[in-house]
Amino acid sequence: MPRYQPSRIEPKWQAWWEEHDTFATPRLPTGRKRYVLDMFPYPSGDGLHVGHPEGYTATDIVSRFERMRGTSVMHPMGFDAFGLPAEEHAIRTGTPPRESTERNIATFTRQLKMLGFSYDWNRVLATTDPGYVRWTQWIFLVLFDTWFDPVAQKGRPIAALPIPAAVAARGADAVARYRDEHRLAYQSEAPVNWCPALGTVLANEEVIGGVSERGGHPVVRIPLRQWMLRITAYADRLERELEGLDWPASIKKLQSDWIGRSTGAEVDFFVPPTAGADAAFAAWQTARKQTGFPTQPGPDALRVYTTRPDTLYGVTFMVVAPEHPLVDTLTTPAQRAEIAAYREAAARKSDLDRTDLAREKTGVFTGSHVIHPLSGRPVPVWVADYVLATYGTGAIMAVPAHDDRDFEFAGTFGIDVVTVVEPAAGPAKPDTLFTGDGRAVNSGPYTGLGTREFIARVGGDLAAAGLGRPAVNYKLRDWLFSRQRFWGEPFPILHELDAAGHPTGAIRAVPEAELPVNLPLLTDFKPGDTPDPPLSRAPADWLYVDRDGKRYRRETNTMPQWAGSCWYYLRFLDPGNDGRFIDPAVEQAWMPVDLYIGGAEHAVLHLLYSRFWHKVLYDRGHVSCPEPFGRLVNQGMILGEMEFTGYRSSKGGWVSAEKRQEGDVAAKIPADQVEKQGEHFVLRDAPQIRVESRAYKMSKSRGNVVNPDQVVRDFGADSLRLYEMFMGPLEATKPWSTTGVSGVRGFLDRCWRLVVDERADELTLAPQVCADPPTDAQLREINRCIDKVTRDIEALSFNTAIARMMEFVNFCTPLRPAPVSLAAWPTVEPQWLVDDTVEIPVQIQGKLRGRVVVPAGADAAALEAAAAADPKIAELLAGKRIVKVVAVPGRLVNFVLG
RNA sequence: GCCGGAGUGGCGGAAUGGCAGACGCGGCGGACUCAAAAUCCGUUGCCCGCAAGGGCGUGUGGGUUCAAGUCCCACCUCCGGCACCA
Repeated sequence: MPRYQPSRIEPKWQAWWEEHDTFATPRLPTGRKRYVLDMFPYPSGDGLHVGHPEGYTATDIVSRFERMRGTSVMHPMGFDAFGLPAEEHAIRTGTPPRESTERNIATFTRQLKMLGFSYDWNRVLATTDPGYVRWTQWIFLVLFDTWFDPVAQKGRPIAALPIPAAVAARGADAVARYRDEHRLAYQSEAPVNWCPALGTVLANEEVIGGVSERGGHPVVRIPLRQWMLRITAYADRLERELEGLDWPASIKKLQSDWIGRSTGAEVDFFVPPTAGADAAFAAWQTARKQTGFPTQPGPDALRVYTTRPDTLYGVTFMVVAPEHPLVDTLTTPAQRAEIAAYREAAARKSDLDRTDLAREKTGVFTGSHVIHPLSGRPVPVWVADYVLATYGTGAIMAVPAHDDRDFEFAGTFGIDVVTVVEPAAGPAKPDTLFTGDGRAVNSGPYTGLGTREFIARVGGDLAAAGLGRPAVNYKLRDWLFSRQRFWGEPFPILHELDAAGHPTGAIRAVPEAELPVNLPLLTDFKPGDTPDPPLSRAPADWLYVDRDGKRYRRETNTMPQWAGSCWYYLRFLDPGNDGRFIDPAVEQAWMPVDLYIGGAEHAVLHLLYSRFWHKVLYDRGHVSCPEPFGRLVNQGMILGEMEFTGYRSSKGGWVSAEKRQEGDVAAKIPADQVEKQGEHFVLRDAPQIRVESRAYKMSKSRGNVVNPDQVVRDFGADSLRLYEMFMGPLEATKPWSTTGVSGVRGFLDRCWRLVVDERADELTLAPQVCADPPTDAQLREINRCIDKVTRDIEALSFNTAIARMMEFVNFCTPLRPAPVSLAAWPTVEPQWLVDDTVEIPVQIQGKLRGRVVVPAGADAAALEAAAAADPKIAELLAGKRIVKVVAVPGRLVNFVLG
């Protein structure tokens, strides 16, 4: 075995590790622990992508490094195996999703083992395992059994929910309904995108311009009973507790923006009767002063939310969302037809269309006015879809002078613009937009106040008058948790049926002992004519159950893919436990995750959902820490190889890239036919023609996907791993380069030849390997290398650690190598980190003019003297006036001349 | 539009405010070889110069500093994300 042959070495050791269970982790750590976790993959049919091993190699290095230093390391791997692609494959081919999923998991497992990661494979799990689904369903039941106590700011058992006397008086059914309304898992009618032609419900992203992305069929929004999770109850904690996490600042900000906390006020505008408005308004004001601000507005009030109550005197119209419950009341007979048409059109649009594409503001006047609570003046009410029914109160007071959306709307429909805030710089021009803070004008008793002062003052006044109150709102919505799909976790919920087989509205949880509720065997995965989920076509013996003399139908929605990934990091710690989802002693010993590495695409959803579930489990006493992931790192994307693209016109000639037009054809150009000219690359044979140079995201359609199996075949797994770590910083986006892989392969070859005689037929040590004691220079080199590599691994700076090892091998090549040990991480002997002498650069006027060698500990005065004594420096300084000398020990000397 | 991140040789990249370009790829020259591959050695930011040497240089323009890739201000380009949240 003369040469370095990874195809022989790697499988041998992988088999040895497997046989000896080398990376098995004990149930409980001994001494210092580290939980080092990868974001587990979705096992797609395409197998592993080169992007996967990037993060996995980083965590593997950290895991092995920590083990070598005696740390107890938890480093598991598993599969996020529910999901749409398997189901779509099933619809196309008739193969049951479980079958294709298992095949894909087998491929992923083979590839992961081929790459030599040090996972404890005894802990492997898939979210689709019945033994895992059982506990996902169990956690759902914890959510179902929990309500959020706003006073304690925590989740508590539903049995502890105080029942108002009025509800209790109406009997057991009313109490049950009251509880159901307060659970963290609750049902609600939510609009979905239903595409009759495709026979399926679509996600917002799958609907473009009112038609389906696939096929271009019409999509309608219909209300459907959905399961929701009350994540909004935790919005405040999810935002506040981000602070203590060691996460990239950008990810924290992304989550914080997603949660989108905003503070302001709710204000009621009076909805007057058709006759006698003035008297009714006066009576309303008097009544409000006594009753205060009601929790829910009655039909006599239009409630709005605003962050700028200081602009109340600038209100010139109101806008309510098309779905607002007061629309019918407010619409006058003359406007009825127009409003109805507008609402119908709005219903046809998806959320995405209403926000994304509808740039031009649209709306319809209802014909009615409401009464301004402070000025008593009538204000016209419009319906427009730029106001969202799902945020705030679904209605706004529009202040065109100080809000750009309202300004745009007022411009479109010719509504007055009334300035009530002036910038500090002085009076603004009339009919202009100013959204900053300033000084109030035209605002009755508040005129002259600064924005912040105004907001504080009017908030108190409104509350005292029963016309408003301070309010907090979040962009975060409750989590729509059900899918009309087959390949997901069934809900452990039963719906009570009456004698005629219709749901009574009563629901009950499947008892814990009966979990898991497994998916029924279906043969037909095709969608039907109605938005009923596939499970509604399950055999009757699955679908219907009898309990306590009553008949029930199972819930037929399934959970979304996010469910399984919300808690897998907990199950890894105790994967075989049949009695509980995790043993508390094990949880306390290993949690939280110390290092979590994965793609930034999960910045918001997965990481927010997991934190939410974890906090609920924490509140209910099932886990011991409030946050699951201590340190988070996002690995960057790996792009395809750099490409040069030229353009040809339809007539066939080349077109310079900056002049290209639609219809010109792109052509890939080999690297040896281009050269750099100034800022750009040009064709070598036609330098006036610019070409584009760029690396693209890997994609099948582009044909630039790199297959890890092929790379391992050509270069070996260690070369692949080493290359991915050497490419650049872990967190950076970087292009693939096959010659780069062969470069690190060359490094491994060189390492091999350092110790192995490549000319021998059998494996023998190279002749230069001997037992002579190392020289001081060698000790200095090896200690410095160890020191730098240790510090770089701790900082996840793998590219520089590898560069330092390459330097070490370059140093060693003519010499004998230092012994290599796999047993323990080598320690640094500090005496070898310092030199006897150092070379110090000497500058004159900040420009490098020479170098002097001085003793390592030389102080500033000695440095200056040595520099001045240098013949070349002395010559340059001769006859000059030295104004100042900067001498930094160990760094440099700089002479500043007059 | 808003919010992030990044702009350094032909390419990927390195550099606690202190010698810009470590390390690798690619290129060029050489050794070995009949030859090639592999390997090894040297060289490689740009410009001027026979050389010694000098000048320029981290997206652009300004600033702070003895000293700026690094700090501050303004701008340009690319990448990613969000997008009427009142």
